[in-house]
Amino acid sequence: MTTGTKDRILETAMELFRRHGYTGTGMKQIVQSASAPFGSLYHHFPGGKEQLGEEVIRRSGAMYGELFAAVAGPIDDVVEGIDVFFRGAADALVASDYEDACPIATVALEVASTNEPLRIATADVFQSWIDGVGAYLRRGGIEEEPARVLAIEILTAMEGAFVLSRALKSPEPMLVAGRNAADRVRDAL
Amino acid sequence: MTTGTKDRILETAMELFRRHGYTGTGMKQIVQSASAPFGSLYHHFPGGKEQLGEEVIRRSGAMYGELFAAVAGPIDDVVEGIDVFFRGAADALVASDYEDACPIATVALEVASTNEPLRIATADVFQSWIDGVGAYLRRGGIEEEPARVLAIEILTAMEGAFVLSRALKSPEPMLVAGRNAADRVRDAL
DNA sequence: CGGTGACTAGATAGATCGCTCTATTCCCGG
DNA sequence: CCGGGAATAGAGCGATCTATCTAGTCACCG
Repeated sequence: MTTGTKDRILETAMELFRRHGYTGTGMKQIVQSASAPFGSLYHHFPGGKEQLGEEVIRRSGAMYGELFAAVAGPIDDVVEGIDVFFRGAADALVASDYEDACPIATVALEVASTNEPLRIATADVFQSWIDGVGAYLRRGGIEEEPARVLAIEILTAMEGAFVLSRALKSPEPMLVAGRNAADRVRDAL
Repeated sequence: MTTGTKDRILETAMELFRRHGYTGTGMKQIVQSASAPFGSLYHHFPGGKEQLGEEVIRRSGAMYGELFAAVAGPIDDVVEGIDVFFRGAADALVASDYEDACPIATVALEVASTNEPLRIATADVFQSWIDGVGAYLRRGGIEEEPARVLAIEILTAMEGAFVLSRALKSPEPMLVAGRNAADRVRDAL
């Protein structure tokens, strides 16, 4: 039961990758921030930075998926559920000075054309999010195919809002995207 | 004379930054791809990588802004103009195997929390795009404030679609985002 | 008690990073 | 022709990158 160090490395790497990106984060920087010995890094991740990156991507994806389920899930009105989730994202952006954004977007763009295993990991995560949001929308009474397409619209709007809100240091894009998304869900009902 | 070395360096850097990001692109890699001598790089860009990055961001922003004006501008029906622009982006993605995407999105996310001068450059570019798209929408008869908000929605949808389409290697997010954007413009008329 | 594998610990290799330096070539007005 | 600034050319600096290596520590089991 000595998974403490590995978990601490993963948590720290998640945070650093989200803020500084994949190529912008060094292995030494990770172990230093995690207060972990360098040797432990390659003991737990013999596949090196790429293995660490892949585990971070998949773990971040699972966590954010669960966050959506926890926030929107209990809200039966799907329009309100989507609206609340976007508002929460906007609040988190402001509260963290625009660092607390999508955990994999930066990495996804960095590796899309340079590292196929990591690109596939990000694709799997996005697909799982599409499935999760789509399932939530079906619970609200939307048919399967419209729900799938609408889920893509919603995630697309949120990812783009992270880009603009972080660059502009303004919550407006996220709030505008949320209104757009909620309207689209309402129209689909 | 002809195409100067400085221009060639800028063009090459634009391409490499777009595909591999800011931290993922080396100075040696740039001069090698540009077939330029290393010394010329620091002659033309005494401010180093940061100055080069800022010039690339602003130049890319201007070029993409002009591209929008060239593609959508001649189309008087703003709904069709927006639709055509998204379809063009989807075609470009497929034709380039998902490399020909937003020229500054990757860099914008990378530097948002790490390099304030570059973050400001990306913010200026996004603001200029909001202004450009907003002006186009006003030409279609939409009032100033709704046009501004709608422009944010459109750009947000497009940026998010670049993220998902590149990761999933599918044009669907871009096509779905385009339909969403066109619908929103139609509703605003 | 001795052994065994998991884990910690960090020095270090080899490559690459951004950048500086000097030397050379080119262009052009005087 | 020549003088001189602009531009080209690339060797090389210190720092840092990812990854490997050996050595030491620890818990647990026969």
